[in-house]
Amino acid sequence: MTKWLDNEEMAAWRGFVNVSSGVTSALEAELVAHHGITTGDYGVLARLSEADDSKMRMCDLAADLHLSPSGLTRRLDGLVRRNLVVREPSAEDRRVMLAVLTAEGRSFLEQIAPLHVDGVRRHFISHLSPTQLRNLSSAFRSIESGLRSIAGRN
Amino acid sequence: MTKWLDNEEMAAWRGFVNVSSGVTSALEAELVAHHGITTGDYGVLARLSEADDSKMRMCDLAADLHLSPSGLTRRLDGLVRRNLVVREPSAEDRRVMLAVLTAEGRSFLEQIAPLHVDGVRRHFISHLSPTQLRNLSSAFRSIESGLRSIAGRN
DNA sequence: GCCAGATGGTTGCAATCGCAACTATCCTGA
DNA sequence: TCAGGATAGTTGCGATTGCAACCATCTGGC
Repeated sequence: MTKWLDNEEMAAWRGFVNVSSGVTSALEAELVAHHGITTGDYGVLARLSEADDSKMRMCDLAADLHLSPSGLTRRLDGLVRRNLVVREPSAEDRRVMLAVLTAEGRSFLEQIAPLHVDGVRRHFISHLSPTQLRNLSSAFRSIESGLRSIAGRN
Repeated sequence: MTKWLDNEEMAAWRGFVNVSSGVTSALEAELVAHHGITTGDYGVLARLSEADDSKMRMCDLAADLHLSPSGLTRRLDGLVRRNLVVREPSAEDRRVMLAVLTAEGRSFLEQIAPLHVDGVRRHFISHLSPTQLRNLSSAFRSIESGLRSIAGRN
């Protein structure tokens, strides 16, 4: 019934698993060592910096970052303590809290983003030819749409 | 100095990040829902099943699974409680504890492995053409060797 | 033979995360 | 208008994990 994985498939899968954890933890370690920020915190700042007015609703932010509501609440607590983000009640919906990137948060992000991009390039992009890059993108798109169709969320 | 990512590179990187967490959590959810075991525990059983005599030193097991010593200690506690694994002092080195797959552990693994393989195929392999599969394997090998050369461990 | 340093494993502690429960607010239908 | 359900965010709790400290054991140099 269930076909086992052949050697090629197994190599791709094992490689994927190893690369996933390896690249992630390498970037994490560099970011923490050089700038004292986790990739989780970095992700919040980066996402906010791309949003209109540098602000987002908590729930949208949580969905984008694949984080649970409680997880985001506490992650934001840390960023607020460091004055990189502030909370702001929404004028339109009083249930909603907006996470807003501060000027300090933006300048901090602009300072560390090059290091992160450099890490992505060094650990990931630089190992791929332009053709492989295109192939990867399309393969990932296909996998992503498969994930979305099976499980509605997350 | 640092080149920013162009659209193609950004698409590949974002796809990689999303697929990493998406595929991992989809497999995790299926494994937990259907058989009440985490991918972490599954990894221990799978690795032990491939070892000589179904036993491995704790430190080797931890290195293979990218787990800290303390993490493995506690993970093993859980598996021991479920009689899937037993601890056995090494005769050669009295510092060493061997993790040994029990008969019950082996039969449990053989029962759930097909589901896991099926999940890998469904969420990952099935979206890739044979050519893409080969490309991926070689790209991953390159990335892995890059990781190893930069950071000696983990 | 013996001491210093390396290695293997466990435990205390703190950080992180998700789920469930809870409150507050919004929205829909009658 | 207003009741019931949906949605947003926070908090309590338990589970997982890594780091540092610790103890036991091994190994190499003398």
